[in-house]
Amino acid sequence: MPELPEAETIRRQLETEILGRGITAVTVHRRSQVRRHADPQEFVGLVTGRRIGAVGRRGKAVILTLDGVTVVVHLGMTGQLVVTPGNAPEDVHTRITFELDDGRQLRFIDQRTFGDAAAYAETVWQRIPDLAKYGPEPLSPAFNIDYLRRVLPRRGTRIQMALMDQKLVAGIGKIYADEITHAAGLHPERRANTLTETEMRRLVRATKRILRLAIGNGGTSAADEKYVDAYGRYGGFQLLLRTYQRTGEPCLRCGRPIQRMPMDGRSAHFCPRCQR
DNA sequence: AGTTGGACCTGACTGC
DNA sequence: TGCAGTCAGGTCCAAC
Repeated sequence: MPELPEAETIRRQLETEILGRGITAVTVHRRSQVRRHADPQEFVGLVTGRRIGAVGRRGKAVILTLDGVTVVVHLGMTGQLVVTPGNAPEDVHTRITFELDDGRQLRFIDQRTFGDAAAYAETVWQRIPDLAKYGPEPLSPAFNIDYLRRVLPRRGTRIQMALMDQKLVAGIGKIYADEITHAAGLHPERRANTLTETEMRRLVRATKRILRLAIGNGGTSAADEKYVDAYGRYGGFQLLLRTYQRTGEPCLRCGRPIQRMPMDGRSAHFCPRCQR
């Protein structure tokens, strides 16, 4: 499932591959995936004929800045953004096709259809409702201990849930919430407002370290959710996971079996010894 | 304002 | 072999 490291990997690759290219035609194969537009043709009209001036990212969203228009792509659970030759066989889950002026295509593929794309006649991110609601980027200086000192006391929720709250910090989902709490030595059920100064510091450091490491390894392609990058290739961070989907396997720090616990209809993986 | 739980969606897997 | 049930999780929305 694409989270910040997967979105960032895709962003970097798209920047290399399609920056400066013109979009000559757009086809929406499934209207529900441009659901912020009442009519899919509005999306098509806003995007067609424009040039890709920048490829950005905010949280888990990949952002194409065109001349005068911003395209925000949420990958959801199974979303992919893949650059292909124009004549490459089409995946049955292809939802939107962008034809480029060099004959290639940018394809938005999404098996489970939780993802979506939206186009706005606006290039200032702060004015785009989709993006304005996000908390700070975890890898930016704004995500620091002073920030946590300010926001965590108001949060009685579990730290695992707080990490996944996009309004608190942008870009973290299940995989990295599991990995970050383990790296920080924090039990996933710890209430956010009970963290000590030392623990907040550990959390900031663990967050940045894990996300950087995951980006460096091209993101995570888990056993069931096969994330692929803009070239259709798997990531490599699944080989370095320490808790996520490792139930019963030994903690790589202390050897105790990793446990899985239900949490808000989902599950959290953690080491009962290393995480308090 | 913060928190919780349900709904959405599809394919793989499990158990009878 | 067939099929119903369960699980996976990002995001939105309603309700408290």
